[in-house]
Amino acid sequence: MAEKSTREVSMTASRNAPETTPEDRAATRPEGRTAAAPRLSRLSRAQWLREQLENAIVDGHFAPGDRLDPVALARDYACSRTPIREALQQLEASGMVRVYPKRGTFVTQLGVADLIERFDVMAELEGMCARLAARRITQEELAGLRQAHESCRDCLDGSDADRYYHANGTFHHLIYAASHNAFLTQEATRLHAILKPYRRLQLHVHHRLQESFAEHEAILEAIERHDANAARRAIQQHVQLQGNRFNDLMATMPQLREDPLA
Amino acid sequence: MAEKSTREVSMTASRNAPETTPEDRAATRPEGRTAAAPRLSRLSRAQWLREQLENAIVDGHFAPGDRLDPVALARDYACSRTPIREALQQLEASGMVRVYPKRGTFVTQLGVADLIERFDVMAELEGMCARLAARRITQEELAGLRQAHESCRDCLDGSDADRYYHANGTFHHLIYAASHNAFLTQEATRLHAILKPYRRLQLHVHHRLQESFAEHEAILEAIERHDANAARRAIQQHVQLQGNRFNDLMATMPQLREDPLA
DNA sequence: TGCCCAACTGTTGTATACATCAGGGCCGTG
DNA sequence: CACGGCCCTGATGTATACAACAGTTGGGCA
Repeated sequence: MAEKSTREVSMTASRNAPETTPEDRAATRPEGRTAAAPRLSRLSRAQWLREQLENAIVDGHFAPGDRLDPVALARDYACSRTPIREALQQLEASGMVRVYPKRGTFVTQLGVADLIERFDVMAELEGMCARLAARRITQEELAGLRQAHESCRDCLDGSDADRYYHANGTFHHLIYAASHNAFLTQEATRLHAILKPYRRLQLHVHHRLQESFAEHEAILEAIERHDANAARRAIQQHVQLQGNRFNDLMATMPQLREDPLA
Repeated sequence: MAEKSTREVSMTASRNAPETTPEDRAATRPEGRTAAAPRLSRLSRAQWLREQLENAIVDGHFAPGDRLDPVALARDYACSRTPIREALQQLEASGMVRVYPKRGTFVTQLGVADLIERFDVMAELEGMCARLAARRITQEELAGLRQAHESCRDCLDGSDADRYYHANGTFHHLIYAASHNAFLTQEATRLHAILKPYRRLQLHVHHRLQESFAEHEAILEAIERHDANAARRAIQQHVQLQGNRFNDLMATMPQLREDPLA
């Protein structure tokens, strides 16, 4: 009954300091034709919580299938259930969690079929990013991408999977940004975040880091040559390989089952 | 004070009194997630409201830029602000509305640059849908697609733009579904919905219906031949044309201004 | 007369109280 | 002894009350 799959979630004391006042950009548009034109945006508690919870999920503090108890979270974040609930609603719309009415909110647990679907879409989106990036990347962005690539190499030497994982995320995100399509960047980032908990599992597969790095090199090279087709194909293959490898991994780990509540 | 740009949203007359028992659950579920039917999930009031509001936005009852007043909506739907707020939070995560803290919630208003970005992504996603559909579509699905195509032809004769618009949506959605990738279908549907209010504007462009229909024919033909590449290229061109045409339209309507917040 | 500051007002954000429902245990019965 | 229904418990969903804040407006001062 009290299985790990529905373990309680508390992460006490890891969160505090609600004093962060993240004021955003001031008005980039001094007059918007109406006095009611929205100007600056301080994000509310609920939105701040959404970011926190999203990071907690992506970083593995909550595993797929975990229940997110609103009262425990309210206790941990020293607020009431209301903003917690709103944050969870938003996360559900992003696909990070799943709300089962009257039964609770759970971190999205994807089955093999779900993951294949998402990796396919991820490959297509990243392919688009790479294609556009090959055409539109600036010198500064290219330099940053090279630097991120070198960071990956550094982590490679020590076989530090976690650090490599982080540098890898930076590398990919820089490609998204280099597409110069903000919406595409946003969507790719969101999907990347959803898949992150699952990608983590395949980190420790033998020699995977080296292979990944080699694939990165091919991608970077194609982008440097501004070869849109090659860049697209290279990154699509890269992502699809991740998906396939994960699929293999799942086949050997039957305890990772499908969504039990579905 | 009460300026046109932030016109109040009450739709009191258009909204019928929802005293219809909220228990009339999934009866009218157009195209929710198809994830293995997770139980008799009678959706909560907030989720029901999300669907209602989403439809209202997509169908043009709320125009981009309109403010969604929680108290008015609560009055119209005979509930408190809480579920309204949760529904709006979800819609924000979907990109349908924009919440400006302490300022109010507004239907997302996209500028020209935003629209170009989204049409580009839409073209890529639909291209993927068509590519997969060409390979995976079943006979039943193909028959349905042909039927939807013929429905488009019918609307064409009478130059009934609104009905054509609806049939067009069905046609595209069937292609999404024929990809047999539920996640891709979901994402494409979501983006399609976001763009719908803008697509509507170009409906009455002269001869656009005929052109659109001809493009549909090329797409259908390619899918019938199971020619994945041709299908992909045809639908990408189709979507990109919509984007370009919309872009042209916007250039002649300067009063459609950008979204004030990046 | 014009500008600046301060209280006001209406809205949004959060907390709390209440209603409703799913799940489980207990009891009665076949 | 097994099965099925009822009540109880605990959680979630909703309503309402309260607090904080953006924009406004009126008054005071230069």
